[in-house]
Amino acid sequence: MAIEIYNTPTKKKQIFTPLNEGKIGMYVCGVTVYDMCHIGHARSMIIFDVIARFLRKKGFQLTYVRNFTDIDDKIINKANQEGKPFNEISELYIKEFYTDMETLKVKRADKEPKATEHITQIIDLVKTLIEKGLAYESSGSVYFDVSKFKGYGKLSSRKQEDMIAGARVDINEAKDDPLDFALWKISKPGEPWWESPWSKGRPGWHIECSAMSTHYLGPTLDIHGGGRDLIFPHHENEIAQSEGAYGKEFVRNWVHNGFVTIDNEKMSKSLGNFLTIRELTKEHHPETLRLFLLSSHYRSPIDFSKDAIHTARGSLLRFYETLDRVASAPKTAKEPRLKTLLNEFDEKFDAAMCDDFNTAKAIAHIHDLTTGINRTIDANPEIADDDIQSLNASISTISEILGILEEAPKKFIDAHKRSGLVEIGITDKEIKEMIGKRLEAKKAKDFKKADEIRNSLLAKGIALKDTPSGTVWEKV
RNA sequence: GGCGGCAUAGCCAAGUGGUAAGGCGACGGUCUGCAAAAUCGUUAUUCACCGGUUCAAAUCCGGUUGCCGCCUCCA
Repeated sequence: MAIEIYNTPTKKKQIFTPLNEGKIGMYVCGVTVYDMCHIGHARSMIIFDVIARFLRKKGFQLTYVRNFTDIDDKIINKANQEGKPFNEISELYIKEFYTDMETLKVKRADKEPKATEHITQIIDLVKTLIEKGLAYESSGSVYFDVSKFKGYGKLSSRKQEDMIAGARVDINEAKDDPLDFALWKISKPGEPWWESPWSKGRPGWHIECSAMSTHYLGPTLDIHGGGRDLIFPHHENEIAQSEGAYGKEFVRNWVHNGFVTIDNEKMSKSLGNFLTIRELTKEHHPETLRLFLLSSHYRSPIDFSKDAIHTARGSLLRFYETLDRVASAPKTAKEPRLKTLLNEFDEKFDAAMCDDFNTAKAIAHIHDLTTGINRTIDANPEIADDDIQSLNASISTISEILGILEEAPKKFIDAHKRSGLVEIGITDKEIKEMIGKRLEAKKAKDFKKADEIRNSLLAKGIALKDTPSGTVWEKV
């Protein structure tokens, strides 16, 4: 099935065809490493992780490049505040980034270039832009002359006149025009610097992405991604730089993800609702976070709340419980009973992913599959070996693409049960004893006592379930 | 002030021309000592509002209202 992807400048879904058949070059704007990553970063990283996984699964030879901005005003500020060299800050947060990504099961990109390691390419690109008359040097800094690039604004659907009318751009005397942006910044005393033809200085923010993407993927990228907020000015400026320098279409398909809000408010440090990945992964299973973030379409905004995460956890548990039912079903059926269901699922799941990476729809199909399996087992618990194999194949596709359902069902269910027992102030052993006492009461037909025991546990957040194979408990 | 996006049930959320996916919640049935889980059924004659195009509109066009984002660092 053909893959359709929404393209930001055309505002339409279009059939995706890479420049070179079978090969895809994808560049995603990574993070500026000056602080811990938050749930918004998690969303972006997970979405592009899923896109990369899916494209590979579809058989494309993908080269995925995701950069680190490791030199920047914010990094310098932080370094000054803490009295440390800037690279100590950037290195620390790169390390923390990797820790978080590993927890979230976000795979590494093929190339993860850092701006500071590509100063040569950056300087070459700036030189080219000056030679072409698209950039000018002023007081040791170099600026891109926006008026010389006719396509400026095509990504973000803005006209240059409108932007000037906006007049909320800062006034910098070195610039010819407020819309012009820095390619190279002369360094102030005490700031880090690199030698260049213009000054001891450092690259502007936008230039690194143009320089590094071309270095690793060539002048035309099949896919370029990042958060919505990067559309303007960052990506608009990248287009100006790259198309200005190389005269070729820079990006065939722009992909931008929506924001995460918290209880319907934008995340910000001043509001104090800044949720770091580190805090979240302490409390929630990574698959719960992934499922939550993937349960809305990537372009839509998504609101983080206790309720929403609770729902995601419930869904995940439902999936695992069904898988566990299948695993513990007698393998005595002669004929496969899940085949049609699974074939249908495989097709629909693929179709959903091909449709602009519609993970929300894909997850709905997992729910349908779960219902179908439960229904089949309810009617008759026997399962054929063939069914197990087909199901495993479908589940491993889900795992490979979405990065969920990778755990052994029993293990996941048990871990879920045990999580939070400490806070409740009860041990596994104590619960088992209570269950034993209740069983005795039940045998003696003392249902009043049995119910008392069950209710007292429920009050603590432990629910009991009587199953054919005995009583089990779980955390509410 | 400029530009852009969004508005689907109690809540979350798919659906971009062919007659409203999925989840949570709620209610009723099966199962159970009773529950829980699972399952079955019910839960939007209707997609913010007003016009228009069309045989046909949640989907396209125009307008109104509301919310959000970007224009300064930002996933």
